[in-house]
Amino acid sequence: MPLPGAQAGQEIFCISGGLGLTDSIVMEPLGGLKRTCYCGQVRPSHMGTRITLMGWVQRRRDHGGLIFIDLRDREGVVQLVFSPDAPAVHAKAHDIRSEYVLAVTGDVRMRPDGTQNTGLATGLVEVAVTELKLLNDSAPLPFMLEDDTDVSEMTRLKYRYLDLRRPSLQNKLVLRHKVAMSTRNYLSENGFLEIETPVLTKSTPEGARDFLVPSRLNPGAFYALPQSPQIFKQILMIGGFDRYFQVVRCFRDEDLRADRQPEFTQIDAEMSFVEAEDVITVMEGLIRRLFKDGIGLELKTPFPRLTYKEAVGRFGLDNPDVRFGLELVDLTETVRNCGFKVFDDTVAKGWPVKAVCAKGCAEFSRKDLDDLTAVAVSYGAKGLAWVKLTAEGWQSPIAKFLSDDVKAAITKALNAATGDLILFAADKPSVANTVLGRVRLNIGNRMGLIPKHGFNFVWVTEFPMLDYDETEKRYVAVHHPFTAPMDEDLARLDTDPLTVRAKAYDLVLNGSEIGGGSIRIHRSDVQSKVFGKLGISEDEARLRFGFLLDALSFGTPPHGGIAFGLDRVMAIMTGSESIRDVIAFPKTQKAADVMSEAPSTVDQKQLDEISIRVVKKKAE
RNA sequence: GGGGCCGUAGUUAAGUCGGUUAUAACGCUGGCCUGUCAAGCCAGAGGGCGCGGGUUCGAGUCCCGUCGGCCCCGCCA
Repeated sequence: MPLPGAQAGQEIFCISGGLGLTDSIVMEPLGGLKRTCYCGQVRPSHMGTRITLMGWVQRRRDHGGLIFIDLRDREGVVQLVFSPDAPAVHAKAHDIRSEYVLAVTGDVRMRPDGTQNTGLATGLVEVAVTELKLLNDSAPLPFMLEDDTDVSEMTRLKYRYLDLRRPSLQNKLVLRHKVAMSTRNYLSENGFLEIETPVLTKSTPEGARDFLVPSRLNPGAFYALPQSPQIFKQILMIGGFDRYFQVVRCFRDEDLRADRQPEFTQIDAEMSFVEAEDVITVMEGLIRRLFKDGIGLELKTPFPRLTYKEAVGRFGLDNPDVRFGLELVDLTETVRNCGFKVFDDTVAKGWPVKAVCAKGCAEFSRKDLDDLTAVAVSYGAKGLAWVKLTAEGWQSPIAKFLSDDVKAAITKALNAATGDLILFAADKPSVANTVLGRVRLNIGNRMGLIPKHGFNFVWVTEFPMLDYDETEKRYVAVHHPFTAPMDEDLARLDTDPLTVRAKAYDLVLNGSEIGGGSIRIHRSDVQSKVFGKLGISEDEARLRFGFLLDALSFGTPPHGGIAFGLDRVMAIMTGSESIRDVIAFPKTQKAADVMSEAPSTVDQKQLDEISIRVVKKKAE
């Protein structure tokens, strides 16, 4: 069959046990030849020695006389030189093309003065080739394998094996390996045991949609792929293992984002006989170690902390980006009874009026303000009130509704000055905070307030335990149903459940949540009660979590843990826009693998075996 | 479920108000060339515009549908 990328008129056919491409060049077996070092590792210290390299042709520069070939392997690139003085290898080199696979033996020598390449780690030396074996040829490439490629991501994913040869992607995966190794080393040194948990597990009602796996031996019954090993790691604590960890794949059948894939990797850990502080301390050590071993960076610990209330109050979001200011200010009291109907109505409902003061942004154009309004609306705001503080005073659609006293009070509360832009949100707390939080990020990006380099960690603690789901008309767990309430709030679980804080903590890096965990409920009576609050009946609880409730009744130690999203950590550590760049074989937004073309239909025979019938969706 | 952006040679893009034979760069093929490293110079091949309808004398250009990619809301911790 024609290979991908082959062009009409130059079709290349892949014949089993294939012969050479052309008459003049023949593929050869390895024939016992051994590599002596990686291409990227050749240095002046090798001068005068004869080495053997194996790799791919990055580029050929044929001067008719001299031929230069850049040979690449995973460690880097080195320049090979073919001189007409050695006619046999020189002739072979003439027919070499990009991405041919070569084995070469040659002598390392210093490059002549004036021809050194300082942009290359191997740029002081070159290899004068004495023997060349063509191990394989290559069809013409669908795209150029260069780091600064602007090839569409779809093409890159279709030919992922080529994309993976690019040094930038290779380096990211090498770094990912280092971080995974450091995780294992650090946690092992600290008494954690790596224990595997099942991939075929029981579906649970809470949380994300499960990926289901039909059971052939039990027709009509299904396993679920784990959303996380949560229950199993708790069971391991009950089983007496005390400290557990795993670098583990998790599955959630939800829509994708730049930082979300349907299968992703967690660094998952759990400890017994600990409180939140103990988990946080050990995990700060882990993060320190990962950044030290990974990119040689010494992080300062302990990381700063914010309570959930502070985070949302000051930054609008529970994953605050604390790399810049532009904090939210609560103006509820400042505008109480101010006479502006929108504000008065909001305050009357017990909702907040909040604002951010964007320093020096009074120059924003109509379009800038429209963009910000669109951001606000997309997060549920009805609009976005703004004020430009100009030399002439308030320039604003709402200026006429506010007295000079109120204007002065607002300006003072925000510490605003001429040249500033004020943006308001008046809504229920969740909307007001989210909207201003997102507007804040937008302005931060727009104005270049966010430092490009650096890693800014913050723990967010004291999350609320429960949230009320308006569509389902019931309480839902903010973290998960096994999270313990704070001891001093426990009593309010019956009287005022939304005010109960959980022993939960998230680690936020540069405004991204990279990990989260909690101290778990270790008493079956408390767990039963929480299930009750979540609207899970006793029958349902027994059906879905009976084994956990049973286990909790047999001497469960206090325990808690955390899970980090390895993909997100790696994306931020490597400065990648998307976690797809730190995953060897990622999926598209439709959860497809465009290289292997998964998912796919299967034979009727396979369906029959597992008692599955496919129902075509009716066209509406 | 919803909103936005995007599909034109192998790749990345240009293509005006619908109008002759759809441009360019890189890559590819052939030739020349002994110090290049995005090598250089000369010549050449290569697409009918994601797919399917429609409007029109005439459709990359307009309309409808559909498939796919990216970002986001919902969803998800």
